[in-house]
Amino acid sequence: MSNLEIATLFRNVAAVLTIQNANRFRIVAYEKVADSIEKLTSDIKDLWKDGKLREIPGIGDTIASYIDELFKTGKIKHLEAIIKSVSPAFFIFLQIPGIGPKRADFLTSNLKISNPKTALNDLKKAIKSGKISKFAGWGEKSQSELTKSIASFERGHIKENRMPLPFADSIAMQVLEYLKKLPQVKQADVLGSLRRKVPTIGDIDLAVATNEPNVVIKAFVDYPKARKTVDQGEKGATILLFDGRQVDLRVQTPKAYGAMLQYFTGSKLHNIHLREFAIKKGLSLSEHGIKNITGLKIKDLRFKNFNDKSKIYEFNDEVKFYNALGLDWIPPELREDTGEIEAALRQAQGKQQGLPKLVNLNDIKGDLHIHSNYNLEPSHDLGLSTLEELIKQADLLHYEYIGISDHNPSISGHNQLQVVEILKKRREKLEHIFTSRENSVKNRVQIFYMLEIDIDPKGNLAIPDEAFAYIDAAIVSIHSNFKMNKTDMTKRILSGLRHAKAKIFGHPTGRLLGSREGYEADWNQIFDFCKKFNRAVINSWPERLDLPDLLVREAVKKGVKLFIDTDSHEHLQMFNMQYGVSVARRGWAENKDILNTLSYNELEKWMKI
DNA sequence: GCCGTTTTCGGCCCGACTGTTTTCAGTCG
Repeated sequence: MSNLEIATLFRNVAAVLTIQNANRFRIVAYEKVADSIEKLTSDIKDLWKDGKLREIPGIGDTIASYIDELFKTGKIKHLEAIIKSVSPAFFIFLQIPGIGPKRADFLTSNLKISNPKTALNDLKKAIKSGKISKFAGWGEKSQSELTKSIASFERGHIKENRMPLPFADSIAMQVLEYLKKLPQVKQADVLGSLRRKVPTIGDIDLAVATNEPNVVIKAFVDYPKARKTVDQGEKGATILLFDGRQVDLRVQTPKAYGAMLQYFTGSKLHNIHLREFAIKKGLSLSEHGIKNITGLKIKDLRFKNFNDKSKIYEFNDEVKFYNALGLDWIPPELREDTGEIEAALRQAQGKQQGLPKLVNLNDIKGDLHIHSNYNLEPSHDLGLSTLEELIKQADLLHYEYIGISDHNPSISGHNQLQVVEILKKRREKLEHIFTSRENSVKNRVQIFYMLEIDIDPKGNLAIPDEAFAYIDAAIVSIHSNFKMNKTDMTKRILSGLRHAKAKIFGHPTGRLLGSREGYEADWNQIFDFCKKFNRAVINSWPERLDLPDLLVREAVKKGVKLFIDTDSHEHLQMFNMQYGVSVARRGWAENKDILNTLSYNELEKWMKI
């Protein structure tokens, strides 16, 4: 079972428990664990194999034992019984927007609908025949809303339709630009998962600081690319764009905007944890500010004048909001409830193991995974840009160096001698171009002559030993036979990394967001090897963002060094560095963990270790 | 069912929006 399937199972259990009037905190526990599993960036089965289930927030003894049972026997007896206690149609209705557990139960029982295959049609018939209008609480509006929701569900709109981060980024920027043109908008920001730089985004969340919310909300629902208004109130609105993407807007006054930023950035689990943390101090948090619910003097916090019980204390910026709770400000990328609140507390108290000093885009001094258009008859796609274009772009980005890492010449088309000859020629040609550049001050970018080399299924590299004389270092990657078992794949990778010049493991898990799961490998072993022999990993191609953030965090914990490289095949793609940096930040990486924050001289030394 | 700067027991986030409500329940994020 996949992460999503397991999350759905727990969510369904929570729904059934809801109609059975179970302890509501038990229900919430199932919902929380579903959220938590859904958002994992590695396969829960791998975590189970590694004995790491209990590290997932929301998994305690009971649920860990359920998951153990699931992977050992294929099912969870106790939960299956719960699921079977309701009509199968119940779970169909649950997926309709606007229908929760109570209404789904009401409809299945009162209309006696049980067959999941015909459930939607049965429901539609019941509306048409006027059966539903006889029930108390089901007025005209409810019925017409239900009809619309069923239709939208049938068109597939309910389905999770997550988009890659850069894609969501560009949509959000357009809407923001539109809103910022309004004179009533004092400040406008992208929040939610987009601000936390989650690799795939569901809805786009925006917030605006304004003293005239009505004008802003009206303008928002009138956005030219909006197809329909889903929700609209005094505090915000939700629209659906023509491409089916949902955009949420929340408005707040400028003087209370800090609390809104905090609230709307999430994550949900971070916010719940933060509010629980606050409530133990007698404080209640919301998007409007902080309330002192007891009215007692708060002693151990930086802001001590919180005594008025009837007042909501407002914060114009987010830093003050966190500080008021006795915490240091937490960077959005860390807000996933994986220990960041505790770290912020330790830091505020001047203790060890505070928040990491996260790597910034400005700290990056070069990009080593770039494909040029030099044709060495490669096994995979050629780059589109010339060396000159790449250097110019690197200079624009204020880089000190770039690595030209074309794919190796294809094995099938060449014998070993030819491969050596091709690489020798490439080195000469690139060196010639590099040294004969216009001698202007601008052209100060240095070059590493590299290669991206396939690791074949047996673990061999795709160029002969003699050919390594013509490269400074290599990125080695998997481009074929992704479906090997974990043991063999791990051996293959380690074998590929064994060559002294194989310094970087490229797009390490092989995942393609939304289309291909990564291959299985023993990351403990790989990281240990990398640590011991000075090898490094990472990639920021938007559809890969690979290593995933959870693995980045493990690598960082183990002291493994990382590169953030773009795998650009065209000079403009070098801008994608920001997305790689965001993954590294979500993995708690600091400058010391990232090798391309080193200067050219330092990195050149590292290459030779 | 989870979890721990006060705790292994006894707590558990908070508000917006909607419909059909005269005060609230259900759903959502």
